[in-house]
Amino acid sequence: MARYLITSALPYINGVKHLGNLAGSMLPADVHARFRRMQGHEVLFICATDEHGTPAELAAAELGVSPRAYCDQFHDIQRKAGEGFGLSFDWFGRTSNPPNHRLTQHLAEALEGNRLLEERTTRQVYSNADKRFLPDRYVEGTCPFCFYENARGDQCDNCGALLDPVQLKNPRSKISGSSDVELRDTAHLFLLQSKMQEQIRAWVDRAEGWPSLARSIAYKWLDEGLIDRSITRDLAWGVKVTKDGAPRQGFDDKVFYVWFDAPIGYIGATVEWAEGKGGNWERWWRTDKGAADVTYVQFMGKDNVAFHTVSFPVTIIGSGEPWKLVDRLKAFNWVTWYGDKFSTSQRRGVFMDQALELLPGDYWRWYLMANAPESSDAAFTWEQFKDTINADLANVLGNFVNRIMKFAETKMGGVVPMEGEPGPLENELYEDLEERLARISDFHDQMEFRKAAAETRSLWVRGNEYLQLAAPWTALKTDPVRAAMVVRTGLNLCALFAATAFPFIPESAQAIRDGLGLKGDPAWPLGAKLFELVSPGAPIAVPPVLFRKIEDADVAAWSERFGGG
RNA sequence: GGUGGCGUAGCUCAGUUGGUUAGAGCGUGGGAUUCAUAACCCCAAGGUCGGUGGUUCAAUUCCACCCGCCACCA
Repeated sequence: MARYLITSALPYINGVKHLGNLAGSMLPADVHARFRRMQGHEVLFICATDEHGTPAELAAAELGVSPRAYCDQFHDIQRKAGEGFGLSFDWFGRTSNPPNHRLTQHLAEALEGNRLLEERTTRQVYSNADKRFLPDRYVEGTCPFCFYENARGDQCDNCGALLDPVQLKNPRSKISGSSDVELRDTAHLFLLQSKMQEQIRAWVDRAEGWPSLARSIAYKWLDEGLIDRSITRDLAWGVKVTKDGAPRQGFDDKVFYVWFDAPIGYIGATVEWAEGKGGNWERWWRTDKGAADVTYVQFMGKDNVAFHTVSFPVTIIGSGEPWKLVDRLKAFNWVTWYGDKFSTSQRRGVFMDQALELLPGDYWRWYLMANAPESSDAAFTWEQFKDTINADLANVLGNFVNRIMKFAETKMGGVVPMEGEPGPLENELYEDLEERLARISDFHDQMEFRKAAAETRSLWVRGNEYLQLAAPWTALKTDPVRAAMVVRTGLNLCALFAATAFPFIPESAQAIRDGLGLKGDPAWPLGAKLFELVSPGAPIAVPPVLFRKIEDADVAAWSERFGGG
């Protein structure tokens, strides 16, 4: 038995997440966590909302509520959406909660103690009307290169030039629209990443269990040279800047940059878990306090790889303290909407809460994992969604369970038949199943989700094939003992299918197990027990149809409502 | 603009450390069956592996350039 610490990239608080966010980190992390638990390993699965930063502050202001109230509301919405999809977090925390504040301040002070933090004065755009410094993206003005009038402070959308806000002509605040702005000196804390260059490179050199993509991204940043960057911002909403445990002089109106405190939220949420459930968080995060044998697995979108392989490691390695570092890492591309990006404003795409209004979480879970954006962006289309659900879930899995269980109910007295011994057909099936299970296990172990799903489906197909060859409906007329054997085998297959389905579609798997009278959570099936999953003589109850088919009319209605098509 | 990724059957994707007939699922066509959600099972058709050039006895697989799409650029 091993120990796995699993984290999903933290969803930002700003609104409900869409299916791409779900598919790119939270869902695969959940599938993996469930698989590891089934294997009997000790798993701690942690996630949280990432709540600080300018977008949250501005979104709250637009609604006329405090950032705290805004975050309270959306944390709750996101937590409920996650529950609706069966995400089995051991804790779903918040970066705005006290543990993360304490840890962020602690790590910053540790970095300062190691001479890795430095105060520097920079010139930034200050808005007199808004009485605040403006982040790059909230300064607009005329591009100095192409004279486009609505260039943003970080980049000109017209000519693509990368800009510094001080370069803009006629700068104005995007918040108030006021052009009463000026340049002011302001102090910020810089993290001296350049000093950590060699240590980080040595760590990356030693890292195993990363995909080549993650490695090359990390090396690219290292080859270009890590540069010192500001880790504070002129905002009110965030983690206050301290020195020696007291407010830091001159930083009253500043907080840590969201990208500094967000990944620390992985640890902060684990502390929340420990406080809430009485666990020991240091046993998972401090290698001097029991975490040395933990395998830490991170899930994230591709855009986050650099932060997880370089930026965050700078923070925790630079602290000089024995924190647990990532061991294995899985990155995803995006799910796209008919090949384009998801877009709220254009009413394009499906968001987590809306998806659950249409169909139960399992339908989405299966589709998103069977078509996971692993090697490149993956397009979501209603047509493909319909085909995948109907073929894989309704026809192959759902119908198998239904056909054999109904047969057992009507022809075998509603119990697991006791008679008969395995014949050549069963022996062949048995060998085949063992091989397939090993392959599925291997794909889960490698976190190859598409392949794991495809192989799982193929296992279900094998069950239908067996039933077709064994034909209990024929055997019933000529050899009832043989028919009993086949039905018992079929019911064992149901239990096996429920187990293999469990990481992907836990609710449906549970429904199958309930029908078979199986208690508790399923364990990952092992060869010797394949045909002993259900007890001869045990009563069974046919579950309601597991998956309804998606009709053309559904596709038409959903396309109308959500766009696409 | 720079860097990286991708471009393989109608659709979604595997694969090829260069080597006889390039694979899967869906969709399509045919067959078989009737236990089941008109489901399942079997068979078949279908691809000059983005384009051009190069290296090689041999390239879809290596190299160069080009085209298209995507991501990142602190």
